Amino acid sequence: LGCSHASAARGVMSIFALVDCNNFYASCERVFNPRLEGKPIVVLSNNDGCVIARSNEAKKLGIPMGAPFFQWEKVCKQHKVNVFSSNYELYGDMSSRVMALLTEAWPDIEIYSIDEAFLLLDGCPENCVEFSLALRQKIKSCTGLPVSIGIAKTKTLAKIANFIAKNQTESGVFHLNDSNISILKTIPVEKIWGVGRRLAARLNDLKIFTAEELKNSDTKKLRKQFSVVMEKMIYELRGVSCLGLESVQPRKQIISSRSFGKLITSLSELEEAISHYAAIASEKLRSQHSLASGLVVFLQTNFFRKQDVQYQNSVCVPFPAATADTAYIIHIAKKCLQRLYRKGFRYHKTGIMLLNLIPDTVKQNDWLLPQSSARDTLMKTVDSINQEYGRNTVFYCAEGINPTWKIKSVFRSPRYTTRWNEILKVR
DNA sequence: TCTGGGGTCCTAGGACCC
DNA sequence: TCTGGGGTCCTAGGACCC
Repeated sequence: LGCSHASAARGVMSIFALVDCNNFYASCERVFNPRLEGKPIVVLSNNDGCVIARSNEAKKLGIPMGAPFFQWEKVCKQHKVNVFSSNYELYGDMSSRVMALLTEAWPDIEIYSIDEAFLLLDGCPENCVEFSLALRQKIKSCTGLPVSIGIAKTKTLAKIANFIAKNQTESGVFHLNDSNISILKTIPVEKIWGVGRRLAARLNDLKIFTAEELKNSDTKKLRKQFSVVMEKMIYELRGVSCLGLESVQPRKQIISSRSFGKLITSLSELEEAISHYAAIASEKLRSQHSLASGLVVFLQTNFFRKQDVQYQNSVCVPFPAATADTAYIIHIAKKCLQRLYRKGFRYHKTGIMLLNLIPDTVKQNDWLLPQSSARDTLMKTVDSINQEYGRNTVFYCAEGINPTWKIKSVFRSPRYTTRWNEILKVR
């Protein structure tokens, strides 16, 4: 199962706490505008498209997460809901403040998302409930943000404990332990961390409806029917920790994309957009000290508009050498876009994905001309790729490339990031 | 008319190699 | 008529998360 983190390996019980900010984006807006206390708030996605955060008051109005805003605009007006466009800089800043307080209070921490962190409370000298109550108080007084804290033996249970803390307690802290574990009866499977719509439906088909029922299911049988992920989940529900704290790793891919506020038909506007996204992506790349080995650019029409002719396509290009050079990345991204562009469509979204990121310690001059007889084959391969995809975008080829592979495989393969020095410059 | 953006992990099955 | 076997690598696609 790979339950290899220290406590599990030693067979020692762990205590996890999940700290989660309540209605994070909505709460951030409220911090800077206290007159919103007790009033309904929603925060909208890019272009004010969807509802991505709701205060409790807004939830009570029945506004669902992810709902298209235009469908709820009337209801919002009617109930004087305070509507905000998203302000990610603000939320990011508030997040860092919360995480700094948490780290200061307890260094054994995994920052799981913008508004959540796991603490591994093993060895906490205090009673962990009291510790959590004090922590919650401190975060509230220092940042103004309300948080809930769930405590349990595993991460999965801590998630459930957090759900209970948020919805069923006054204190905002809940310790799920042996004495109250029967509460799992009241938790439907779709509330479990890792169970989405599809898995929930399949579990229900097997007459498994609650967390308790899943916990009592046969691990071997369900592993066969689902996967190892499901098996771990069951053990986690039983209090056997299979998921430890994870340290911060650099991203394995970086995406920058946006849907446009209006439909776009001209190539020049698209180029402008992709240049911008490419710049954002390469900045992110440099900030984590990585180089990208290649990129994907994609382009699509609005698939909600059934009346429009649809088109979506993407193109992958490996770089001759891993790079974080903004100008170069923009240049390639534009070339890709030109290749994707077809006249006559109304475009809705474009974006760029940087792939197979490697640490920027790799020497970029480690390029060799092939010495072997494979050189001719390589040249032919590259020529055929260039012919197919356009001479300006693909100049290089890696050792071992099979000419029958699609170009995507050339750099999506982790092999070419771990064996980077073997990549050969052929032109 | 208007419908977000950014991530990760797992598996089946094909391709390939010896 | 008979047509190896074991292993690795790789991809597409599915599923999930916030």
